[in-house]
Amino acid sequence: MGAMAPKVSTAATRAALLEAAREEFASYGVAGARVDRIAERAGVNKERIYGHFGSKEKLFDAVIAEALDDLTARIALPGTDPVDYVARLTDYYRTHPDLVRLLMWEALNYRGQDLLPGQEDRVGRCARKNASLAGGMGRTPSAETGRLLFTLTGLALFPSMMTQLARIMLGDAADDHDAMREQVSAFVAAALK
Amino acid sequence: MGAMAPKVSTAATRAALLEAAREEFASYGVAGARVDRIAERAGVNKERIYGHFGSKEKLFDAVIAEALDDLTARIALPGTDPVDYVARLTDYYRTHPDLVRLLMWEALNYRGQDLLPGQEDRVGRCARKNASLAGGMGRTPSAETGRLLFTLTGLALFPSMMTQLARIMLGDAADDHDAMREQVSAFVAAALK
DNA sequence: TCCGGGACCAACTGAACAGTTGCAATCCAA
DNA sequence: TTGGATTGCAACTGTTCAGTTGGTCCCGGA
Repeated sequence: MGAMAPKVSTAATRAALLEAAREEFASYGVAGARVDRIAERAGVNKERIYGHFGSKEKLFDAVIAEALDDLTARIALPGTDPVDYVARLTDYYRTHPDLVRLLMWEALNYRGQDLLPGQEDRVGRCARKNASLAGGMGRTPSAETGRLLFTLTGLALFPSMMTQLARIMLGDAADDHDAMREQVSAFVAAALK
Repeated sequence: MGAMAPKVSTAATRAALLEAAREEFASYGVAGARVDRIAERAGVNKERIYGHFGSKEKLFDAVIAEALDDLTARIALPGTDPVDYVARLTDYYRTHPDLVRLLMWEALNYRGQDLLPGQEDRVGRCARKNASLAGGMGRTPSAETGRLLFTLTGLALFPSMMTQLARIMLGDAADDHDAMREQVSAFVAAALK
């Protein structure tokens, strides 16, 4: 029983909603996002959001999941060169400000101490990164290498998270992304020497 | 003409509103915050918010300004020991999660390229920190020392911003704040050697 | 003692919003 | 071809929310 083959347009509608939702959530967050605006941007009726995703919050979760899949698909593991890893990650975040904002909204939204269900895949991904980083440095994965991975992630993410602070601290020099990336890379290289 | 001496309770009402608003905004952000809830928490009529601050957004600005004043009053300048500065800053942020969340909401809220009016004091504060850091290292303030200051700020802030990511990456080891602070300090020390 | 003005508040208002409903069009399996 | 199920939609609903209004109370000055 049941529909084996869904409508052709179903997938397209869903994808259009996800894309429109990504923009809307990145701009305004969960509380500030407007369901009507998402539907309008997607050129789709509002009710379809509830048909496909159930609620505004679940749509947000779907957007986050998709963005994270994209990130892991596009960024290689730390591997043998942590310095290069930070540089690549820095560039990726800088060129994907929507993703950065989504991560921030998410961090603010789910502030609980415990992990949400369905995040096991993220734990696994991070464990793999940790293993890759440790292996590249000729060490075994540990809390210490984990903290290093966390620190490197922070160094790459922070400039894209706090662009306003960068402008306040650096003035027009905040626009010199190359200089920032090089200086951060040099910082990491010196620290790991 | 004009009230020379405002009512005694006026200042108390205002302070109660600011404190209630700080909690509410830290929890829910500007869009998610509820004016009625702030008034209730403060034990004050909602209308007083508009009498004192004019609007929800302006109340948010007042909360931010107060929190930043508090931060600069309590944290000494980088001075001669950048490593110690990062450690102190890390502790301050970790023990003031509301401030960290406010900074994040603010960063997400004002995403414009240009500085908002009335942020000249922040620019001045950062310039002073930059001068202090550069002086402590026997150098003159420059874009390079500014970027270093920015990086150090990031290292201190990031663990308190992304506690959920820390939990995902580190598991229970995320609770070991001392280890994190020490490892970050060592990282900075090695980088600046 | 009376007056003017500011602090304060309960109740109100109009708009915005998340989510729903009832129905038409479409598709696929038999 | 037909029938059951699914996509899609316009209009609707009940609620929630930021901001307002009209009035009372209290204080300090004359």
